[in-house]
Amino acid sequence: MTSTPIADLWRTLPDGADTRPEAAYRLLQAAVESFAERGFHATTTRDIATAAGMSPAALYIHYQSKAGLLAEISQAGHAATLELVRGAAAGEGDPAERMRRLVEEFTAWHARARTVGRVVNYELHALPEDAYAVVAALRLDIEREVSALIEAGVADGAFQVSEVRTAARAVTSLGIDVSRWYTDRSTETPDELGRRYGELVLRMLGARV
Amino acid sequence: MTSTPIADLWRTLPDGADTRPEAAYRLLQAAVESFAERGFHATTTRDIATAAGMSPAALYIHYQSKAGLLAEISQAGHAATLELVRGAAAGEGDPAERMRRLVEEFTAWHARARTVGRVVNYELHALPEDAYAVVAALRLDIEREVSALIEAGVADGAFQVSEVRTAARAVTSLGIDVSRWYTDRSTETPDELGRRYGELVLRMLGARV
DNA sequence: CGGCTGACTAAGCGCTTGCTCAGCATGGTG
DNA sequence: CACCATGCTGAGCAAGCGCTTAGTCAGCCG
Repeated sequence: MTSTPIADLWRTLPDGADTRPEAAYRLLQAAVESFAERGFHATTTRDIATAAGMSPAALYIHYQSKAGLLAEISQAGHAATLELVRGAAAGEGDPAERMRRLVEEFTAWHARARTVGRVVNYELHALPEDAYAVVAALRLDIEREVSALIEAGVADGAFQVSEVRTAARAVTSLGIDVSRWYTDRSTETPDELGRRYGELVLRMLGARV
Repeated sequence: MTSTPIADLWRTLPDGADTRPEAAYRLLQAAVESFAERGFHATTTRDIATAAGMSPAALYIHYQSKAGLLAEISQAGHAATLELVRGAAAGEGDPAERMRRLVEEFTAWHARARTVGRVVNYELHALPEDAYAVVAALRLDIEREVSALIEAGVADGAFQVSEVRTAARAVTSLGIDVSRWYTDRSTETPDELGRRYGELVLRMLGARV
């Protein structure tokens, strides 16, 4: 297991204190691993509980349902991604520099945390309706953040883009799809891949590099 | 339903004559629709059979299993995609022209046939091992075709690319991900999207456009 | 006409699923 | 010591799963 453990996502949440019992972390970690590998519907509560070292019944002490586990993973994953994007978009430098950093970090995250990334991006359809609404709003925010940065680049002449929304789609799309194809056996490190994608995206947006 | 019917994929297969009973087409169409919307594991044989207008038992007269249906969809979808890519890569014009056409068609296909595209790209893990092997070989061929075209463009000075494999990944990645996010409500037509993505990819590859 | 075939259905089998519940061990508190 | 809250387990329930079986029926052939 070389991908980043899911726990890092939760322990650094803005909630503050780390009040979650350790067993709940193990369940989350096991659920992410299994949802990413087999998909939500092919994963059984017995799979998750066994991987977390307990009986199926114990799962229901910490989470109200299998879908509840998915909802928590999905919301935390999206929140972390949005935070990453916001940080890069509001960082220092001109729009081109910020876009480069955004793509580098966005890409590297989707490579490094590809198991979480798969759940976040490809198991949306299994979310209960209320959890889906929360997550959909976060996704919209991410897209808007990228669009705004492209517009800033167009405004100051750094980028040449005819359709901002299409370009924004392409930028996020490239990063998201990394979580689908990136594996342990990939020869590029997440950071290398990020740097190369940063380069490609800047050229795509018409920046002179 | 504005996406292209699955049947078109099969009726134009190189097998020649159209010998498949009409009921088998209805089952394929229903399976694609349901696999794309809910995923393979969340789809029941009752879903498929009902949508095709028959009882669950009738499914097993035409296909040996639910996974057999998936295998046929996946193999035909991959074969069609490879054919599309080969056609564009071996077409007329210099490497840049051919790459533009390849991206235009690849992208438009993933928008237009997004239901098939979702099954083809996101349900691989549910394939039986032998069917997976066939499909994995087709995917490798697609990637190789794109890489070869990029290399040709680099050789004749049209493209400036430091890592051909990474660039090829990015090109196919952009197209594949279209099947994830494109919907009926998208404002761009598949052809428009294809043209815009063709533009973006040429710039990404360092072509002067 | 009788006999046969191929597409189909009603019923249901054996099994797995998500989830529940009664009960048990542990450790802190009075 | 008794008491209870907490975290967990073994057993198992109701529902739903993929798939099978026995049998129906329309249409074709001699």
